[in-house]
Amino acid sequence: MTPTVFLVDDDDAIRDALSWLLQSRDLNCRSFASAEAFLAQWNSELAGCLLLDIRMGGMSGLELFDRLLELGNRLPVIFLTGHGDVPMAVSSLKKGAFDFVEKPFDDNELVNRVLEAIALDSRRQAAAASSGSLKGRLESLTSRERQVMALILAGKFNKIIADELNISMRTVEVHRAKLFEKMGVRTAVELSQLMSGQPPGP
Amino acid sequence: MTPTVFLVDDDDAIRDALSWLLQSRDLNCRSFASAEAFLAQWNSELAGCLLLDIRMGGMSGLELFDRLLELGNRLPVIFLTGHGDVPMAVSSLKKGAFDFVEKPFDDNELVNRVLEAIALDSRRQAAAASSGSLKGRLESLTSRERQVMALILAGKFNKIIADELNISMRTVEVHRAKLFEKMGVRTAVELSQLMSGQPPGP
DNA sequence: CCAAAAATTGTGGATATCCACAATCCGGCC
DNA sequence: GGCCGGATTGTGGATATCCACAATTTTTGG
Repeated sequence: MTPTVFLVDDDDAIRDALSWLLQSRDLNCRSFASAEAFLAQWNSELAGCLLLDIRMGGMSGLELFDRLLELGNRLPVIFLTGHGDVPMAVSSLKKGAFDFVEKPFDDNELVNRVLEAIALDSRRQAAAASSGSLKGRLESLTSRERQVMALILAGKFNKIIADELNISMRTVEVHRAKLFEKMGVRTAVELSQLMSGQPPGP
Repeated sequence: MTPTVFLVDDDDAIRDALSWLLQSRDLNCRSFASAEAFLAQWNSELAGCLLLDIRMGGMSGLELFDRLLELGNRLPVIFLTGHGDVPMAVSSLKKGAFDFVEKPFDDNELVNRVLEAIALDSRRQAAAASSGSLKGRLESLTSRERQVMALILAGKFNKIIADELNISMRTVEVHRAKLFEKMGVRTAVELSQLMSGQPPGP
């Protein structure tokens, strides 16, 4: 999905100016006049980032943020704020907000932060895709294969694994081969690297 | 070293009250009336956390924070602030500050954050000690051993490694054995786990 | 130049891993 | 009951890893 800047602000003038700015920088932009309007369109597959005004009529920016967290939102959130409130800023950052920008803001500064937020979203997307693929493979393993895998990853020899599980070495070999096939690896080191998220190397 | 709360505030009343509070909770506390006084005592081995007032005569809390970062400070820093300033809070958090507490604060709330900061410092200490030990071992490796290690971690067989390095398989075995000895592992999987920071397993 | 470290290689033998081919048993499902 | 997937095991043979014992060559530092 093409990254989009989702802009939520009940001030028409701000919304129009920001839309214009973002589009002049070749960024996709969709704007919403209320938190409720955005929430009605929200889904977990959105890509890009969210520019969110804190103070609005109806549902506030902070309330929307909390609701999105509950729903499992993954868009980076940049808050637009006109009045400082340190505990709220600290608290939101700790909850995972990406940034705070105070009005009035510098155009270039804002666009840079938006670009950074979009780049972060892309990186998270790629990591999630990779993780999902790994997850599917792990789910395909039988109970016995999982046991054998844990012991392999502990660096144990087949003979030791056989002793610990009270089975023959031949059986360990069978599970091991099946496990490697399902995980798409050829050696125990590849499996270890795969499980720890490291690149396979040269 | 015993964890200590380092308190830096030019307001005598605040400093005395905080000292009393922290000591009533069995926390070691050392207070300083100025940023300069703390800086003169600072060293990189301090353990605990730093409670730092933002606004002070002479060097400000923020200036001290930046200076400490330059010096490689590792103490978690909790800022005490009497007046909100969101961009400054956001910026400091992104630079690695641990938290912000606005005056007047709740005693229990403050102590909890101090305890959390001290616990974080302890965890970081343990991780640094472990990392240093690994670093020393890595530094003991010869150039050839390093090359062989990279190829082992890539999951390659000795025969392939020999081909790539234009040496005999016997030589690969020698380097491999020496490498495992220096790194304190018995198998390639153990080495892989060690290098990726994973626990060795059951 | 000399000593030590690093790199390299070989032989023979042992252990570890891998697998084609084959087979049996058990539990769950239709 | 029959079928299927999972678990288990064996045989024989091949490849991979490990290393004691031994030796030579190259590089580095004093």
